[in-house]
Amino acid sequence: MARDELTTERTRRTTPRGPSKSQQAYHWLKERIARQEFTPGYRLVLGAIAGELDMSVVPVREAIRQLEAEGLVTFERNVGAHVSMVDDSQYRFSMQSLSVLEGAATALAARALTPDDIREARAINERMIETLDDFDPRAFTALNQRFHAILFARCSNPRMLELVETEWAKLGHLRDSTFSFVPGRAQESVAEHENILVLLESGAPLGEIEKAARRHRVATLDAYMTHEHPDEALGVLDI
Amino acid sequence: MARDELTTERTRRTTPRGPSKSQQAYHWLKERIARQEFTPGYRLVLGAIAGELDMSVVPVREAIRQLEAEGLVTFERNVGAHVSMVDDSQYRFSMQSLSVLEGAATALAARALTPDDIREARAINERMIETLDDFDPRAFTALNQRFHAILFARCSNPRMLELVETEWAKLGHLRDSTFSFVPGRAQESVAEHENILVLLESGAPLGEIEKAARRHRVATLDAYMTHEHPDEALGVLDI
DNA sequence: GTATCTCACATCGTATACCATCTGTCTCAG
DNA sequence: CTGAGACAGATGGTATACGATGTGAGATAC
Repeated sequence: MARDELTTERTRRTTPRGPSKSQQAYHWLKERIARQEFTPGYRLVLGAIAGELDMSVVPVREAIRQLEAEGLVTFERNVGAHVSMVDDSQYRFSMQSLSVLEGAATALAARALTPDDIREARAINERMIETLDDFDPRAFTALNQRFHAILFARCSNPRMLELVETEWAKLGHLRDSTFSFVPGRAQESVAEHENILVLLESGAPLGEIEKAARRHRVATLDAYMTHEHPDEALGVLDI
Repeated sequence: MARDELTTERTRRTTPRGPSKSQQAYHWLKERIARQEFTPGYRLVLGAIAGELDMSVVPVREAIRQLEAEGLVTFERNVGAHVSMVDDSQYRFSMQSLSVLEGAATALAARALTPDDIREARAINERMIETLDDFDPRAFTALNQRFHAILFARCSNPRMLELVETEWAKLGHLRDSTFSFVPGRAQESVAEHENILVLLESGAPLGEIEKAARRHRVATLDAYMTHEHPDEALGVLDI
């Protein structure tokens, strides 16, 4: 009997087996960084974070190591961790890489898109056009992301999408602010969207589609960078 | 005087300030995985590794978390860490992504390559041709990597190269065995190398160069995959 | 007033200890 | 013989403790 009780104790799950604390800390930090609550340069103090999350520093350290491996956080020995700073040059390199990856991802999705997908994407693009009067960058950007999400959803290569995701995560808050720099860029962008949709609908050669998608991303980069490096070739490979 | 001695004691670095143990463990593990001493599926037991490296498990855990973030290691709660298995489908997706990234990287290096670079690359390629009689996959692969390293060295986008590196690391031991699958593939490969060199020398459009470089990588994939999915489109985007 | 030194404190780095969880083996009922 | 359950050992997960290191404020000499 005492034996049975013991057994019962043993069988019962004392902890409901959620995610490990390391994982909790990882997601918590990543979310904060993505939300810009922790902006680039922000100092991440292990003890403080551990206290906030009600855990010890060990899991927090592990989480920060993971984020470091992803490039979101910089960890300096005996100094501490900071949210990574993205300087202009890194930004350009990442955007150029993104243009290549997103171009390929779009092309790899092209043949799998259904007419419904196209319709949905076009509807979103039209809502983007509506937001152009009385321009709200936040709403515009949200729609923009939905637009591309629809295209990417059919990408036959999930790894390619992971690479895109990781790269965007690195850029952190800059992701959302891309369009605020050059207002005129928004109009251009919706026009390019429509252009891409037409190519997709018409079963254009994958090369054409890849080219258009790549240029679309690079144009964003150009818009952001205009004031800095006006005449440098910012990344349109001549495909 | 006693004061001076104390000061001296204090100033002297008791630990010579090497890399942290976490970093040591990280590099040690990464090296082992790259060398195939830890093959895919190999179980990484924290305690054992800690003992081997003469440290406690905490730094080892951190190292494994970093490797997990890079995709080299899979970590399952309360079960343990394993060197990631790469199945055929993941392999294909990674190789396709690599073809895209390497194509772009080659194109981004094209205009910066000097005649000396081309000469050196060609010399290496000729040594590859020599190894074809009495074929030694190991030597061939080493030369192959040097060949591409020369081209990539001038790539204007370091981030693109990082992405290439990380992706190769994920494939681990498969990196070296690519050519052993289809013997005839080696001849083809050196011919493609020469083709790429000619394009580079002649200042061909970047699109042509990118296309050639991308096809080169995909051909390797085809060679590896032939027996599995003979007629699927394995990744040559129609650029 | 300025530059340098010193010291205290904040923070990181790691080892140790202990609890939770899994896994394989052994037992026993059917 | 078979399968379900229990137990023990192995292993992962986290907290705590303590040593190592960097940083900045204050003191001191010039």
